[in-house]
Amino acid sequence: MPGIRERQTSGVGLSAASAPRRRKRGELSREQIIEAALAFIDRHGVGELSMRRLAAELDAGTMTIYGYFRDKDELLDAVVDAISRQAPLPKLSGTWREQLRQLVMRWNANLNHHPGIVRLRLERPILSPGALRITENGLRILEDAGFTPAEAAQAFRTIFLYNFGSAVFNPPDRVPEAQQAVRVAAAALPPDHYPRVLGAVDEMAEVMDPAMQFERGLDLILDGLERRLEAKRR
Amino acid sequence: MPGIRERQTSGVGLSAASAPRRRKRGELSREQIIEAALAFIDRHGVGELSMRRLAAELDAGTMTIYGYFRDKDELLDAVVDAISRQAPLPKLSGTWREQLRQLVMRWNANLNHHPGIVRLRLERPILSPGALRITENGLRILEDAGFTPAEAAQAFRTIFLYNFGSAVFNPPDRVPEAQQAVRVAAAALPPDHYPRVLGAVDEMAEVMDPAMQFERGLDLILDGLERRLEAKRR
DNA sequence: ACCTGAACACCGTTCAAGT
DNA sequence: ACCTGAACACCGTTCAAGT
Repeated sequence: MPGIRERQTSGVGLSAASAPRRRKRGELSREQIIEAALAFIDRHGVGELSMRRLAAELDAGTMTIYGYFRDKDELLDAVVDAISRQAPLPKLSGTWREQLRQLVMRWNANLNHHPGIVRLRLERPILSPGALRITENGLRILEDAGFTPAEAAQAFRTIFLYNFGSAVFNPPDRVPEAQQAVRVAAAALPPDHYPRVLGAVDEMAEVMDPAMQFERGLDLILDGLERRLEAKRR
Repeated sequence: MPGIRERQTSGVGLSAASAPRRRKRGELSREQIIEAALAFIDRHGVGELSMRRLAAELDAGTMTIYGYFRDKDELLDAVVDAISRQAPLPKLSGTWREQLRQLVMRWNANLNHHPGIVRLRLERPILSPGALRITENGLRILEDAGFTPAEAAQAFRTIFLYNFGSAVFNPPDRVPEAQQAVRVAAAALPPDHYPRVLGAVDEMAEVMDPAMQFERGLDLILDGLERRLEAKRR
């Protein structure tokens, strides 16, 4: 396991107050801890975060964090919520299709801005007010376009799952490795039984790059919605 | 952390040979270890699996496993590959749409048959021969329908991401909890700013159930493909 | 009140030794 | 050869004590 070998010698201490050696009281807050956790994750990756290391980063005793969060899960929930809240809603304009496209593209870019963080919250549904702002706008666009609330909820959930699936399985870093893995896997295949895979190795590799894939897949889903609207009108 | 409190007292020992106390040599194999890991995961959940516990289950010393797998990652890779290999390919019949539908529905059912296991393999792409059998068939159906190899690869990747997104974020157990979480989150929302969410709480809750959601979302993507084929013909 | 060291019950993995 | 106990460097969290 490679990574940080900087023993908790010095203690980095964010942009916090100038506490002399050991902080006294009220020096910390949930916000400060969340901010430190986000900074740590962006710097070292999500797998390296531990309560002990985070506390050391804050120049505090490990158990101090437990005064602000019940356990590590609660802390991670708060971190993910903070990210959703950070996402600015784009100004939406144009047809329903253009508006939905803008909303989802921005959402996806925001998820990819913190690689790996979405893997923290696979277990429980993501339903913080910050995340639901995006849902609210998605439902509005779809209902205004002519879909019923039930159809809108179903379509938005499909887009949600595609979006989060992309963020989880298509991390924006390490694209070359993923593309190389496709070529290696193809080369190891018994040639007779995989003609289409072997005939489309380059295309499969290209599509491992989220910059190439996400928008095009979204357009496919939007085409499906378009078709349904046309069927409604007819 | 709740879970298994059965100290490594007795050691269960699969359908293995009748080694007396301590096994001598060649008694174990990669296959036996994978089988034991799968059985353990299905029984206790994926979060409870540790090298120490798995070894105890096999009535072996912890380090014995390291004679067969370089580390835990390599073991988990092998477990996920074993599942892909288990998935029987359905006999495909009907139109391209019906065939693709059958293929993907079976694939999704297979993923959901081992809840949580797909979370083990988020990091590296899933490209074992077992998994690529499904890709091969998907590409064949799409190309026979009239799509180019590039279009087929792109469409199949979209379906892949939707499918794995569903398996990761929509686990088939604990549906009632997820639906309850939707209602709780909605109830906590400031009412003025979330009119569409609050007007569609039941619809949003329903769509948290993969049995309701997956097939309908797949149909939406298939509608998108249908629309593109029509545009090609025109 | 607010903070924290020591301790408990775990991890994965290296190493050197057992048979 | 094949297996494994002891040890190392970690975890999250409980508890009882420090100021």
